[in-house]
Amino acid sequence: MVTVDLVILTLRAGELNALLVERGVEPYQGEMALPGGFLNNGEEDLQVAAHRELAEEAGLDGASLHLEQLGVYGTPGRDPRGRVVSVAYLAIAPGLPEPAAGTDAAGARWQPVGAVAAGKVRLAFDHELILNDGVERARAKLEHTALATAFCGETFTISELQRVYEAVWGVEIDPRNFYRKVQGVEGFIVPDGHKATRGRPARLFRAGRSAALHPPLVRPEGAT
Amino acid sequence: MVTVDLVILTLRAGELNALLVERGVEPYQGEMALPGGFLNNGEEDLQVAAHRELAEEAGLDGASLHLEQLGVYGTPGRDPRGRVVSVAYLAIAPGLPEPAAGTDAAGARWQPVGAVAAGKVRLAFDHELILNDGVERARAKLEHTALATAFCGETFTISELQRVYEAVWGVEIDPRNFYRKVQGVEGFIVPDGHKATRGRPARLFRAGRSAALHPPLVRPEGAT
DNA sequence: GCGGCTTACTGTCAATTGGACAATAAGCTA
DNA sequence: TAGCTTATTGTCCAATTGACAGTAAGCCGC
Repeated sequence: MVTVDLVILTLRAGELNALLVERGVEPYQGEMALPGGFLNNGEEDLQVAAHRELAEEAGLDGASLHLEQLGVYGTPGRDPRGRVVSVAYLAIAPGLPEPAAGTDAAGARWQPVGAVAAGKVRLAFDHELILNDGVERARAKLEHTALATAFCGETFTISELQRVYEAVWGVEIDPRNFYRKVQGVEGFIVPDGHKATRGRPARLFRAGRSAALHPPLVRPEGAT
Repeated sequence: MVTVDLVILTLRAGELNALLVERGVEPYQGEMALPGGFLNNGEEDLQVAAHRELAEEAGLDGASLHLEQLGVYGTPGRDPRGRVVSVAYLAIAPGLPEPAAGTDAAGARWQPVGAVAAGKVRLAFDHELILNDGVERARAKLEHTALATAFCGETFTISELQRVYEAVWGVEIDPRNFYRKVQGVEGFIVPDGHKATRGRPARLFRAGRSAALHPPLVRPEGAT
């Protein structure tokens, strides 16, 4: 018995959010949980299954967003139905305004991860643990990979990128130093036009060629 | 069908080595593979299973060494016997002189990972991929965690610690700068006596309280 | 069309860090 | 006691970082 569960993170109103669904069946009926489900019988690749759940349960097109394996959770007793091993995936989505409604995925809601961490929202199974692991993974990877760009659209301004770091790390960053540092990292972002906003128009960028950041953007010591 | 496979790394003669076993049964009989095996039927915790395999197949006492989950490998066709999902674990052992013989684990041999990467040693299943993932994980974690101390014994000198970094990263490091930097990281290592060697006696250290390194020891750009 | 508002971007400076390298220390051995 | 070996402490300069000031470029309201 193998399931695939998804930690899907995005930025909404400057806050880090995760996609949660309300369970329609027992066990834990009516409670919030990570989207996910059982492997299709037989020969389904894990990554493919994660993409399928992403589409079915979250209504998201997996092809365009970041998806990586997070880990396996197999503690006996974690699922009252018996021995269930869950493979967790971490997905990063650009800030979509729609509350992920529509298709199959009614009952899917973005929730601030801060509310879950503070105990305001309880999750079924060991999904709280999995969600925390996913958030911590994202925090760590922001330091030395270009993961932050996955939170943004195709193009983005440096301010938008900065808001990603601030939301995920839970810190404030000086915009001027951030600007300098980000542009100093070879292959992180490349210019791509301009954009009108309130105030002076901002330069637009796309994700560059490098997946790894040299030098890394080191997280301040007290970060969440 | 769930198996647990182990990437066990250690330092031998200044080189990064992995523990490999010769398979005694089909498939891939006679070829080298990572130590591992099927989950005990029913209710065995994954981490417990990893410890069990560590003792059975490698003759190593799991309690004392670093063990962390590496990932899941579930591509259809990776095992000719059918659908087998493998949970990989990464273990780090201090440099043991014994070639891991003795008990159950005959046919277990330390092999330089460089020989595997160079194609001189071929591995069964997708174990070459898993081994590479394990080595890359170790390389990354050396930067911002105290993982390097897991390669050393209870106490160690700074030179020994340096040799860990050099072997895993495949670079040369200036001893004087390394000395300074390592001691500047709060809680990384704490003094613990002295040790006579050839040349001037070295100070001994133990692993400190911190698991995370602030500031990190950044890997040079061209590292392996 | 001109202040004032907002956001974007460019500079500057002192303090810290980092890499290259020289010098000294402390044991052992012959 | 000289010489070898490894450990540890310093020094110097270049590069980086963090704190902060100043300028630029749109839009809005009048």
